[in-house]
Amino acid sequence: MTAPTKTPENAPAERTDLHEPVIDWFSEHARDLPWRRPEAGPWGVMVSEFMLQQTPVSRVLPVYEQWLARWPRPADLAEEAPGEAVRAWGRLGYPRRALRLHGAAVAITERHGGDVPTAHAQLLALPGIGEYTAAAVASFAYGQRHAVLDTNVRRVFARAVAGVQFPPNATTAAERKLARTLLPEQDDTAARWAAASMELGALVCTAKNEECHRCPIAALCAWRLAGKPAHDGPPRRGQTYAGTDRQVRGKLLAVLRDAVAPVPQAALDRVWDEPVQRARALDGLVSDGLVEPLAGGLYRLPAG
DNA sequence: CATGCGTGGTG
DNA sequence: TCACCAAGCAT
Repeated sequence: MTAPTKTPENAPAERTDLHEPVIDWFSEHARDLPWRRPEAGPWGVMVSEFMLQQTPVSRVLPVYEQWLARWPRPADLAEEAPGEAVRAWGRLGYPRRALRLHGAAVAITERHGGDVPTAHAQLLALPGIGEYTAAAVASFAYGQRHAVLDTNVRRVFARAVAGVQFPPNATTAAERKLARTLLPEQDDTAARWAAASMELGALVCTAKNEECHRCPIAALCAWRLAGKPAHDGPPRRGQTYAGTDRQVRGKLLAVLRDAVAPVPQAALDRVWDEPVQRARALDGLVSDGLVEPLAGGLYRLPAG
């Protein structure tokens, strides 16, 4: 019996007490989501992670089902025009994700024989996959041991361990270190822990209206024990939308998504009356590769 | 490291 | 009503 090594900033023993209650809670309360079913496979997990970046589960569900039915393997998506991915993305938002998912499917087909890679570094090298998504796919699809630090997990850790209401705006080195410290030793337990702590943040330890009475670690939660002090420090950056280029881009792209044939400039001009901003938004879509300009002032979703 | 990037539900 | 929120990434 060798006790785990401890450094001064390392975990007190009770931190590992979080694992069992959270994992047991997860076993009881986990949502039955399609990408958690065995038949989803690594590709299903990866598609879901792209769609879930900044988008709620309820809106992802129907698009996910259609996507997997149409493109059951990466190679199926890879041989499509990228514009078809953008069209199928529908109104999920942040349509550059659709382009990146298509690009990732192409890269998987070319570099990995059509199979979603298992190595974190190879996942990270794919377009649209950052630190979080690489860890999530490696953990959820392949059962590997990674710190999976999304906004839910960060909030759970901020409250339960750090004793504050919200995590910092940007992920800090201290958060990463804490997440690694809290990771169970066994691969399968670590993967279970990652999913469980995320689900706890999504269902119980939510940003607003948290439900501590349903929380399996309420008795250990540093934030609750401290009397749930309000967030101090600068307010978290709010998203502005009305009147921004993002809104204009959304309107322009909606026209192109719904069009079967190339669309004349005049049809796009109708979605926004301010010409300078409208032109800037359209230029941005073109430079992002979301829109393809054709001769004669026609526009369409990218063909290739 | 701060910004830009969609969309729709909700209190 | 409208600000806030929802499994981030790239630059």
